[in-house]
Amino acid sequence: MADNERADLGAMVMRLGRRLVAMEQPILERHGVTMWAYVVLTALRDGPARAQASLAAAINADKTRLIPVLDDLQKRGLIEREPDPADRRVRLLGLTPEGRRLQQAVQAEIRAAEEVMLSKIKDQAAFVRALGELSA
Amino acid sequence: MADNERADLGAMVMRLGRRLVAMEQPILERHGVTMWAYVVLTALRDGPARAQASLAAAINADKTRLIPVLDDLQKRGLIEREPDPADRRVRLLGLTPEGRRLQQAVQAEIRAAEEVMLSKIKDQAAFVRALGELSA
DNA sequence: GCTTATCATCTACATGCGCTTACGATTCCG
DNA sequence: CGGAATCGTAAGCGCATGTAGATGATAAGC
Repeated sequence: MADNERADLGAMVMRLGRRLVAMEQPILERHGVTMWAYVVLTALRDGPARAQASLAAAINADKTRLIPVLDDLQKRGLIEREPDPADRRVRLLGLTPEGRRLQQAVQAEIRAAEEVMLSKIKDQAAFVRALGELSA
Repeated sequence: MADNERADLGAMVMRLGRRLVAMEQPILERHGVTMWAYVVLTALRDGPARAQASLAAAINADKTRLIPVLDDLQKRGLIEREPDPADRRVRLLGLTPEGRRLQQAVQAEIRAAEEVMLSKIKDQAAFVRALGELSA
């Protein structure tokens, strides 16, 4: 297929996205976390505790939709939620050791599955780097 | 960032997907077509006329959701819909010259915007090829 | 000190979509 | 020939999500 005959990037990216979701879903279920929960744990993995509003913006989530996800993670001891002493309107979120462990376990399995998928192509590192640049 | 510190493929692909949709939306609006309409026109661009059920499967759409999209495209003279003489249960869909023209005009603009986006990376052809292989 | 704004939370509405069921017309199969 | 299946279409249910508005607590600004 000539270059001008390839599919739209959008079409290819959407198909790949669906495939990745299908790949991740069993891993997430095995660990008992939803996709949103995993996204939250991953976002909280690095850096210091952060506010709910800041987290919602970072992961492109509606803040009102985040409330029950955070409630559940907190209840399961995976995150902690504390008022910011500097501004008691704000709740600061951080991972507990258990939350960090779970996030790392899930991510390790996702990585392994990604490696299998990526093994279909050559120059995997270049592809991933380019994907990172385009999605930054 | 080391390899084991990169974001999940899923996260990067979802972000790229949102970016591509945001890029395409104004182009589609300018031409007065919805995303689904454009997907249909593109799917019908090549090959002979095809059945509605076959089209729905090809573009990953619910066949009952496709009815109004096809109704509108037909009404606007962009596709034609005719009973298959070999099996009158089936309606065969094809592009009209006008539909083909519109699809090509939209796709040309999308391609141009994609080129701008891709210009951020090196080895663009390799990236697109790899993306094609992973999403096939 | 009072007004405005922000944070988190709750509730509700609207939209899109996956899925299911049902129907009439038509075809297939035993 | 009759029953089962398919196609396209219509209608509806349920879920997910974006969005808006309201609330109490708290903070900022004049």
